[in-house]
Amino acid sequence: MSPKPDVSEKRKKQIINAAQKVFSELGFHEARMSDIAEESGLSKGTLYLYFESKDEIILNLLDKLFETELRALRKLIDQDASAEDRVLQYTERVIDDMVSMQAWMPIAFEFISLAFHRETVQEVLRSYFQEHMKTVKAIVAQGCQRGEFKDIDPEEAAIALGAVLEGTPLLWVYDQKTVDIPSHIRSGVHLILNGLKSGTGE
Amino acid sequence: MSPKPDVSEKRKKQIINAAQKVFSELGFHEARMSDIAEESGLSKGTLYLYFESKDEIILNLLDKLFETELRALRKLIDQDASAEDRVLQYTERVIDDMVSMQAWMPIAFEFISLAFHRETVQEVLRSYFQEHMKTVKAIVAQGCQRGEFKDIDPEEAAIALGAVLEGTPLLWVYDQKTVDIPSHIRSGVHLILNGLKSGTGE
DNA sequence: GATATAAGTGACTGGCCAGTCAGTTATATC
DNA sequence: GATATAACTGACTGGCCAGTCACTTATATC
Repeated sequence: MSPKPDVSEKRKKQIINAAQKVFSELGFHEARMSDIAEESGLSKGTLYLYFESKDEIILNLLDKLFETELRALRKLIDQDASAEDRVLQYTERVIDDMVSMQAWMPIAFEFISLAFHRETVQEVLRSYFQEHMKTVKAIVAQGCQRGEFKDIDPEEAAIALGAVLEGTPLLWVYDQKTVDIPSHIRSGVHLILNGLKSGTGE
Repeated sequence: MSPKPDVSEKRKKQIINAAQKVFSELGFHEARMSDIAEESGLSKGTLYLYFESKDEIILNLLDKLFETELRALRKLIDQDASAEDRVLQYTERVIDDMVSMQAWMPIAFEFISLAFHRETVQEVLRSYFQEHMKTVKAIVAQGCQRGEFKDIDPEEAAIALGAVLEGTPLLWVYDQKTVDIPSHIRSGVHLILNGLKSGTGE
């Protein structure tokens, strides 16, 4: 029976969106609460009505970032395409994510370096990684069973694929002119898939 | 004819070493100049006799970090082993570096996220990347010429290898229990090498 | 239009810390 | 041991900013 409609969900989104923009432009430390306030069209005091601290905003952003990414990847296991095709589909999903989140890149890497110093952040990254691993391992294991791939530890293959998927954007940070995330992820994954198909298991 | 011997080189090293330890424990923002002073056994004022600012210390550290790594990698091109062997040798060098610099990991990733916001840092990363690329591209190109590898763009192959070499430590940050940097780099590189040798170009 | 209360505000404060500098100590040279 | 000067010190300051709170505004309900 409150005399006003609840706007808290709306405000939270509003603040997180502003924070996303400000953080990716300035980084976490350079970004000021007043910047987020301005960007969101609210006052600094109002930010504190919806979030306890700057840290809480960061953590919320992290959740949102990985939640979006994981949701997109969760619908892949039970198709009955070949293992190779499914790896390629998975790859395209990841590429799509990365392209649409190019603006998030600075934030993503900032989180990674935060992970060394904050248990909570470490946790989020680990569960993200493990969900990836679970998916890819399952696909590779199936490929091995069906004789599509040579007999290799699926975990090793999944880590190699993960390294290409995550390592290519990292190289892009090193040199944005030379590295093109989509095409270089594709060629890297192709090489690994070739490696998985050919020869004998060492 | 100075009445005292010049200790500035010694002091600079002393300070950089202390900074390395402090930064990797606390990260750049949490680390205080007073922490570095204490760790180095000098006073805060003395730090400013040898470095203009905290930033200058960070930049010096960055230089030292990549300089060490690059020096180890510069002696590889003119051997006449097979391209595959040379890639494997190169891989082992990188692994050695990474193992001996495990403690630097947090700093390395902190630099990477700094790169988005500081031109100078970006520069250092780019030249590091390009030196890597030059070496690996040359090896791959030679392998292609000799018919050891299938005909593929050496740049693509070099980026794929770089992605595995840099991406594996990144996954290690995500989940230090699951990922073992040396063995997973090795298996990733093997997969790519297999991919390079087998089949036809696509 | 009176009341109640949710929503919002922004000047202010308390703590922190990079960087300074007036003063101290150490030692080479005579 | 007197002098000169390089090396060093650490209490202090000025600026910055996360977070606060006394106050204002908006609006639902009667």
